Amino acid sequence: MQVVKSKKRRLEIIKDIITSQKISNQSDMLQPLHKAGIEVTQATLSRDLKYLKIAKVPDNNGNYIYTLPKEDNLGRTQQYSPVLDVHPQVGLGGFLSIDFSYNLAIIKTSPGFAGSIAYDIDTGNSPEILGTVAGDDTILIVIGENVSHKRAYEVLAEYIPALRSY
Amino acid sequence: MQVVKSKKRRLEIIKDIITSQKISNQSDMLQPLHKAGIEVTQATLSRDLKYLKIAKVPDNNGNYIYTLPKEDNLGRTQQYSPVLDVHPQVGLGGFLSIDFSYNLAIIKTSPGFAGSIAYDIDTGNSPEILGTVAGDDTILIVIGENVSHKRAYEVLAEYIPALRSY
DNA sequence: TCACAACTTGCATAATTATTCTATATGATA
DNA sequence: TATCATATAGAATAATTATGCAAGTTGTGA
Repeated sequence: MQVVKSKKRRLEIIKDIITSQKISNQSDMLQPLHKAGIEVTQATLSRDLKYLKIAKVPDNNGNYIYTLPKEDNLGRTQQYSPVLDVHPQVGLGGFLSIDFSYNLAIIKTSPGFAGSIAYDIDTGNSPEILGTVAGDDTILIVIGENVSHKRAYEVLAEYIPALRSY
Repeated sequence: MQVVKSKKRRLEIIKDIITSQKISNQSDMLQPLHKAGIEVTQATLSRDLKYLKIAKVPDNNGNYIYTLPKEDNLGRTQQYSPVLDVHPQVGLGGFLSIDFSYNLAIIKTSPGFAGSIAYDIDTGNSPEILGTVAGDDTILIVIGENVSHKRAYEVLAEYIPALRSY
């Protein structure tokens, strides 16, 4: 999907710009983006900033500066959860299937695997995933209101290797 | 020093309002200020917010909320924690955070606390709350059909003291 | 393939926020 | 008290940001 790909890249670049220089309004951010080969309008940038939860904060010098939320800077070095050698069912880590329904996702696993997968998802603290409840072979996942199924899938794929090969 | 005195008071009240309710734009803040006996224009409020370093931050529900800077802003670039439905803070009783998604709420707790909190909610028999499912550190709450998030929050606050301070 | 749903984005503009300009007031100092 | 520097805040407006709408795209399923 071409569009999404470039959007992902754009969001990454926006985060880079935010963290590496002092941007005090959205127009000023269009220039660095242009240098990075990205052409968007202020409207799109406004939406991106909202999506990334980037805020315009008064600084100590009487100006305003856009800053990332705390979590994105600190934690969140997307580490993939190690699953493979711990369990049988090599290659899938117990994962069997995933389905979405509105703001819910249901993951089916081999018996006994739900808890550990749910744990990985929970400890990832992804803002898109509000939380999980796990039984023995089923995980109920509650997704945030403005998160698409596709986005939720991408996030979950960070924690479930089997999803990445789909 | 009449003017300064009332300004100081106003700034305190603004901080109170910011921490106790969800304000998403400056106009909306003029009403609570009025109730507190303070009459100012949006222009002055804008200056006050800048002075207090209060920022308008995108939250998890597709809205914007004004928030105070984190306490540790004693120096450099300030970081804002993203606005959850409620900030996880030094919550007592094991409570960590709450988020809403349509007819569901997810409460995160310290490990082992989910059950007891869920028990309190369940035994409260509030008609707005249909039921809960609790794991070890997560509670899934199903909310009735015509119950707003705000209303649900109020009801839950009856059982979760930590919610009442927001 | 076709129809339909979901996503993305620009344009235009609405909505919101910041600031300039001005007036008034306060505090300090001689 | 007179004078000056500083502070405060409203009105108007500039500047900035958010969003409704429409168009184009992509994904999905019959």
